[in-house]
Amino acid sequence: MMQGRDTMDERPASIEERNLSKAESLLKSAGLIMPPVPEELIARFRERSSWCFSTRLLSVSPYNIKQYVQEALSGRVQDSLILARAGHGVNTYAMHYFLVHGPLQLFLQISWGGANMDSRQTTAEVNKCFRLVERLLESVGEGLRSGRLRPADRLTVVASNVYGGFWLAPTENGPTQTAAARWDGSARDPKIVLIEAIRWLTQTHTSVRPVIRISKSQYISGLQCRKLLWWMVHEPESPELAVGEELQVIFERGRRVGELARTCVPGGVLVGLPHHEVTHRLAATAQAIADKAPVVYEASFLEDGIFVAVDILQRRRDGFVMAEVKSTLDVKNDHIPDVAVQAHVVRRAGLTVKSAEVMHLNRECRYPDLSNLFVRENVTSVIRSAVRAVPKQAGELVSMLAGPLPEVKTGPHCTTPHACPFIERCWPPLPAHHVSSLYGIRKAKAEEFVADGYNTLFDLPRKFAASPAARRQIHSVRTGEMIVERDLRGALASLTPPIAFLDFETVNPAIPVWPGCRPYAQVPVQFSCHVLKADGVEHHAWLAEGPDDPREQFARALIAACAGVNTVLAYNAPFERQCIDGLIEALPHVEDDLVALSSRIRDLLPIVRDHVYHPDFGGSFSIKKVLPALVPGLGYDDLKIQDGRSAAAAIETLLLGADALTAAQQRSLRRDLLRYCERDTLGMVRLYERLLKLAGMGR
DNA sequence: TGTCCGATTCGAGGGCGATC
DNA sequence: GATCGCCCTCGAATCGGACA
Repeated sequence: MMQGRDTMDERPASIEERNLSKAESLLKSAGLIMPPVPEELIARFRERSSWCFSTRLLSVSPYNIKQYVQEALSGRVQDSLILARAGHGVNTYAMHYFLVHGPLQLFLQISWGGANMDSRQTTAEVNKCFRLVERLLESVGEGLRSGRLRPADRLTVVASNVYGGFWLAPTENGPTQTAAARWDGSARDPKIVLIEAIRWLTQTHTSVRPVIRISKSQYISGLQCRKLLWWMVHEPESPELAVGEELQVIFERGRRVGELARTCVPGGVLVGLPHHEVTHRLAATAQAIADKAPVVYEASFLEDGIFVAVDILQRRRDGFVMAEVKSTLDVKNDHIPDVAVQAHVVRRAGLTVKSAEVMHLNRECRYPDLSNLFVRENVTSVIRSAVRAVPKQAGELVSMLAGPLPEVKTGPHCTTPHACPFIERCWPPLPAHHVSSLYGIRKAKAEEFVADGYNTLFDLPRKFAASPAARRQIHSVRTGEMIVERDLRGALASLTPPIAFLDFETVNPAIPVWPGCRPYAQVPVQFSCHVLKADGVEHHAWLAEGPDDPREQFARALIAACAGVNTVLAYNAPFERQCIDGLIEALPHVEDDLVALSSRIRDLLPIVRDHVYHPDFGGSFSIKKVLPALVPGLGYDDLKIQDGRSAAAAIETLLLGADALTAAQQRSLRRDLLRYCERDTLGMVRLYERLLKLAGMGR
C-alpha cells in the first residue's frame, strides 16, 4: 500500500501529490531515490522548508535524532513521516527519514550534504539505506501476515551513522537488550541495523529461542522458595497468583507513594512505559542516561536474566545514587535483598552505584507539612554481602527455571517472609485441631511437637506447660464440649448497665490527608453502637461522607450515642481506645467528653478468652471465630463485606477515591459498610446475652 | 500496611554451693 | 581464695493475636 513512484492518473495533481512530486524531484536532482511514503500519510505530507518534508510540525531539527527516538519510545507519537536534510555548520549534515507507521518506528540518519563530504559516496550510501527501508517495510507487512508482528507491537529501528544505531524487537529476546546498550554514540553501520531488523521480521517463530528472564520481585520470591518461583514463571495464569482487591489496594498505595517520592527528587525523566514493554523501557533508560538526565525514575535494566526498575536513579558527579521507595515506616529485613539485586544489576549494566538507599515514609511527618514525608536511609554497607551473593543466586535460579519443577521441602520459608500463595499445593490439609492451632503456641514449639509425633491436640502429652486458655482449649477439644469457667459470672457482673456495644471502622492512609495525621495514622470514620437498656436495644450508626476531615463530626456523634451509658463494651478494646486517644489529640476542645467515654470502655475479648472455650473456636478468640460458635446463625457469610480489612479498603475508596465510583456504586458501598459494622455490634449484643445465659444470669 | 498488648524467650548478671 | 557450674531474677527482644 505504498505510494508508487510512477503516477498513471490523468487527473490534475492534488496539493499532496504536488508535495510528494516536489520531494521526489528534489531528491532526484541530487541523485537520490525517493524512499517509500505510506499511502495513509500522503494526505498530510507537506513541504515545511527547504529540504524538509513532513506530515507533522517539527519543533527541533531532525538532526537531533535522540529527541525523536525518546519521544517515540515514550509512546507519544502518532503515525508520521519526516524526510529532511538537516544539520548545522558547513559539514555536519545528514539525510533523515523518520517513519512511525503501525508497528514500525524507524529513525534513519545518514551523513549527507556536508560541504566536505564525498558526495558520490554518501549519496550511494543513502540510496542503499533507502532500498533497505523498502525491504524493511515489505518485511513488516510479511511479519504482520505471519503473526511475527502484531499490529499493537512496536518494532523500533534506529539507524544512524552519526550517533550509532540499534533495533528493538517487541519480544523479550536477548539480542534486543544487547542492542539497547549500544545507543552510546559508537559507530554502527546503519545498513547492518536495517538488515538485522529485516532478518528478525522474516525469521520463523521456531528459530527464536526463548530466553528466561525474571523480574526483581520474582528473584526475591526465588530466594524464598525455588518452587514458588518456578510456578510464578511457568504458571503465571494460575488462580493462586490472581491479584485480589486487597492486593490491588496495596499496589495502588505503593504506586501513589512512588509518585510522591519522585516529587522529592524533582527534575528527572520518567521511564513510564508499561512494565511488559521491557525492550522499550531499556532503550528509554539508556537514552535518558546517554542524555545525562540528572534523575531517572523507574530506570530499567536487564542483566544476568534479571529485570529491575529502579524507583529513583540520581546522577552524581562520580556515579549514581539509587533509591528504592517503600511505603513502610522503617527499613525492613526483606528490603535488603530487594535493593541488593538492583544494585547488582545496575552495576552490571555498567553504571557506578555510589550508594544505595531505601526511601521510606517518615513517622514524624504531620499533615499538611509533607516536606518531610520521606526518610532516605543509606543501606550501601548493609546490602554489601547480599550484593555479592546475587550473581551465583541469579545463575542458579535461571538455570533452575530451565528445568522441571524442583523438589523443595516444606518449612518456615512457606510463610516467611511472605505467605506463599501456593502453600496448599505443598502442604496437605492439616487435620482438625492440629497442634499448630493451640492458642498462643510458637511456631518452633509446634514444629517440635510434630517432630516428636504429636500431630493433634488429642495426641499431646498430659504434662506440658501451657497457658490457662490453651489448657481449656485442649480439654474442650478432647471432651468435645464447651467449657465455661465459674467466675464468668463475676466478670460479667462487673459490667454495669446500661451497656453500649461499640465498634469502629477506620482508614489509615499511607499518605496522610487530614491535619496532624502522620503516615498510617488510624483515623476512625465509621462507628456502630447498640445500646442495651432495660426496655430494649437502640442502634446508632455514623459513616463519614466525602474527603473532608471527619473527626469532629465523628466525635460528636459518638459522644451523643454513648450518652447515659455506664459501660462501653468493645471487642479488643485497645483498638477503640487508641482511636479515641487520636481524637483527643486532634480535638482538644472535646477532650473531657472523650476521656470520660474512654474511661468507661471495657473489653469483651478477655472475658471470653479467660472463661470460655468452644471446640469450634479453632484456637482463636477473634470475634469472627467466637460469634459463629456461640451464636449460630449470626456469622458474616451473608454480607458483602466480611472483615475489617475489606471494610477499611472500601471506606478509603469511598472517602478518598469516590471519583472512580458511580453514584450507585457509592450508595451500594455505604449500605454494605453500614451493614457490616452493625453486624459487629449486634453480634456483640447477642454474644453478651449468650454469655449471661452460660453464666446462669440470662433470661 | 500499621498499632497495641500480653506472653514467652533469651541473655546478662548475681548469688550460692561444690570442688580444687 | 579462686574457679566453675548451676540456678534464679530481671529487663529487653521477640512472637502471637487482636483490631482496622
